[in-house]
Amino acid sequence: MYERILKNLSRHIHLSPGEQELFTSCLKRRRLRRKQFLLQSGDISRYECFVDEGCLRTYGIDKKGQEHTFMFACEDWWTGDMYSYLTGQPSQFDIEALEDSSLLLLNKQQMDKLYEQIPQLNKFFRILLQNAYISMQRRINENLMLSAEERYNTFLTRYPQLENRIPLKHIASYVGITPESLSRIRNHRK
Amino acid sequence: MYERILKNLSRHIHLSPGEQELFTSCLKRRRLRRKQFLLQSGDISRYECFVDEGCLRTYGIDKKGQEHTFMFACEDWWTGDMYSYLTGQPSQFDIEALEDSSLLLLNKQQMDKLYEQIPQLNKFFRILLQNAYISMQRRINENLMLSAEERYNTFLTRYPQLENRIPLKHIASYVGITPESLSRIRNHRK
DNA sequence: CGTCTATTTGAATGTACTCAAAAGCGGTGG
DNA sequence: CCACCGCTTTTGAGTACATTCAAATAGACG
Repeated sequence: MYERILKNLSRHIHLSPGEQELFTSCLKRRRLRRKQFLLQSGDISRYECFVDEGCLRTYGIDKKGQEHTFMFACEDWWTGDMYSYLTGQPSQFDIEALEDSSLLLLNKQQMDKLYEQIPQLNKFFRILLQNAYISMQRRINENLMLSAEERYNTFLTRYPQLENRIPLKHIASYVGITPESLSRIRNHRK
Repeated sequence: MYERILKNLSRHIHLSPGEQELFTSCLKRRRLRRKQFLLQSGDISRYECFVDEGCLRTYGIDKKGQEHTFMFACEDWWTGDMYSYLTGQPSQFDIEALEDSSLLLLNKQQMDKLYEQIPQLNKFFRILLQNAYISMQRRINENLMLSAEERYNTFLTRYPQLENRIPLKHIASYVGITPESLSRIRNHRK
C-alpha cells in the first residue's frame, strides 16, 4: 500500500515504524483517470502530491492559447504547484493525468502538524524544495545555453521512462518547440 | 552600517535589538571592484551574500565559450549560488561585480549556529529560498511562452534600475538573445 | 470498421543569428 | 582640452533554424 512512498522517504530520512504509521495515516489516496485534472488554473494547490502510479503533466497556457509543459511527474515523483502551495495564491497551472494514476496527498494543515510530530520531515521537504530549486536552475541554463536538439536530449536523460510513453506533442511543449520540429529532430537522428 | 540589511530582514521577520546585534556581529563585509569576482566556476559557494551597494551578475559559460546571465543582483538583493551553497558541490557559475560593490556575507557554519540562536531566521531564509524558487518558476515559463521582445520587457519589470546602468550585452545574455538582436528590439520600439 | 487524434512531410515564411563594418562613447595620457 | 584607443552599440546583408499552414499518413479507441 505505502511501500513506494516510504521507500521514497527513506532516501533522505529514517523513520521508526511508529513514525511511519503516523505518517501514512495522514495520507489521502486520490485516483485519476486519464485526462482528469489534479489541479486547474485558478485553484489553490493545497497538497503535496506523491505519484504512486501513472503519470501527470503540469502546464500553463499562454495568451495565444498554446500549452507549455512545465514538468512531468511519474511514479516516485512529487508534484503540485509549489508556488501556490507555499503562498496560498491561485495557481497558473493545470495538472492533468496522462494515464490513469494513483496519488498520495498530504494537505498543508496536516503537514504542519506532522512537522511538529516528526521533525525529520522538515529535512525531507527542505531537500525536496532544494531539489526542485536545483532542477529549475539547471533548466533555465539549459534553455539559455542549448539548442532544441540538445534540450530534447536532456529531456530524455531527465525522464528516461517517458520517451515512448507520452504523446510527442507534450514533449515538444516541454522542450519549447512545435510538434513538427520535434518530429523532424527525431527523424533526423535515425 | 547595517540599516539596509536589517530593513531587508524586517520585511519578513521582527528581531529584538539584541538579536539584531547578534545577527550583524556575524556578518562579514566584502568589497569588490568592478570586474572582480565574488565566485568563480569550480569554487564552492560558502556564503549567502547580501548586496549593500553596487551590482553583480551571475553567469555560466557554454561549450562555445558564450556567456549566459542567470541573474543580476543589485542593492537589497541576495546572491550566491544556492545550489553550490546547499549541496557543497562546486559551482558552475561565475559571479562578477559590474560596479564597485559592497557585500555582507554570512557563512554557512555561522548560519547554522544562528538558526539555533534566532529561530526566526529559519523562516527568513525559507522565504528567501521560496522566493528564489518562485522567480525561477516564473522565468522558465517566460522562456517557454514569451517572444524575445516580451522577455526583454519582463527584464525591465524585474530590474527597473538596471536598464541604463549595465551594458546591453549582459542584458541580451540574460534575455537569451545576441546583443545585435537586443539593439534592434530597443530601436524598433522608438 | 470508421472516426478522431497524433505524427509526419512539404513548402513558404519569419525571426533571430552570424559576420562584417561603421558609429558612438568613455577613459587615459599627452 | 583634445586626440586616441578600446570597447560597446548600431546597422546591413546573407543565412540558418524553427515556425506556420496545409495535406497526407499512421495509430488508437470505441
